[in-house]
Amino acid sequence: MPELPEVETIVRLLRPKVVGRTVTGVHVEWMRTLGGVSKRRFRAGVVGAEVLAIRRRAKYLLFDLHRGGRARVLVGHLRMSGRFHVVPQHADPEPWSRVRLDLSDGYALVFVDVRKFGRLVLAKDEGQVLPPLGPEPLGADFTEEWFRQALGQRRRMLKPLLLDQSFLAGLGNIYVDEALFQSRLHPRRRSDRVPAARVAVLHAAIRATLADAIEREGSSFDGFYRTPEGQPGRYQHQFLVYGRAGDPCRRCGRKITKLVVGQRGTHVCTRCQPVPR
DNA sequence: AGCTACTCCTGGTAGC
DNA sequence: TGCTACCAGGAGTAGC
Repeated sequence: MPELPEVETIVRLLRPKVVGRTVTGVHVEWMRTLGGVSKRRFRAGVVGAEVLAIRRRAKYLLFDLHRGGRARVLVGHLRMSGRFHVVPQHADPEPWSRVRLDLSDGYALVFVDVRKFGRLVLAKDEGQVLPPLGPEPLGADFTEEWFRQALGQRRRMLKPLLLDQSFLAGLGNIYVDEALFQSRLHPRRRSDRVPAARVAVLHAAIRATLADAIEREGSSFDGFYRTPEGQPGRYQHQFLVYGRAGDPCRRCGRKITKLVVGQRGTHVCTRCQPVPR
């Protein structure tokens, strides 16, 4: 599923195809994708606007728009199955297309989303749309010291806490499982019971995992995530635990176990990540 | 505060 | 073979 590395990859690859173009028309095929904004308001805010920049915050894509001295932002979230494609306007329609923006260079930016959970919301500024978000794990705010204190102030299981976007923004199911395995921490371990030395390992593992995954353009394994080029990512070949239930642990050889933690499918090596208490 | 359950969706697949 | 039932999951929300 698209997490921080996938969204970052998409943003980087969209920029040269979209920034500097003007939106010449819109087609909305699934209203709920607009997140409560009416088709009329969406069209009025977007058509004629130039895309000045594309940014990422957590798992959100932010398209900065500008028209007639007025700034707007399109806030996109891919959720489970969203994708952005850039295709010639007269190409065959994309299957599962939900919203299409025609661009001034003859191409179209298409928001494709099989499961319809994704959103593309128009707002005056992103503060109106974005929920409270924790620090960026690859940013300067995410220091080891902040992390140690923040974990100590909570008494939650590590996995649900790391998935909580208001605590730390950008991790999802895959990269949490990978980072916890690398740190030899069980996902059910209580956040305030992780020794400082192990917090340092987890902090480094989170950053290294995300950076490595960005370098490999994210993870693809079920046909959902593709880059705007239509290419799969390559980080799935690096998975140590995710999706490897029944396969041998690459560290110790024991079979990887799948369990449910906080309603999420979770992959662990029970020897490398001993169950707490 | 933190947990669980439910909702939104559909394609893929396990099971019969 | 063909059908049905269930599952995956990010995040918002409600209830305990």
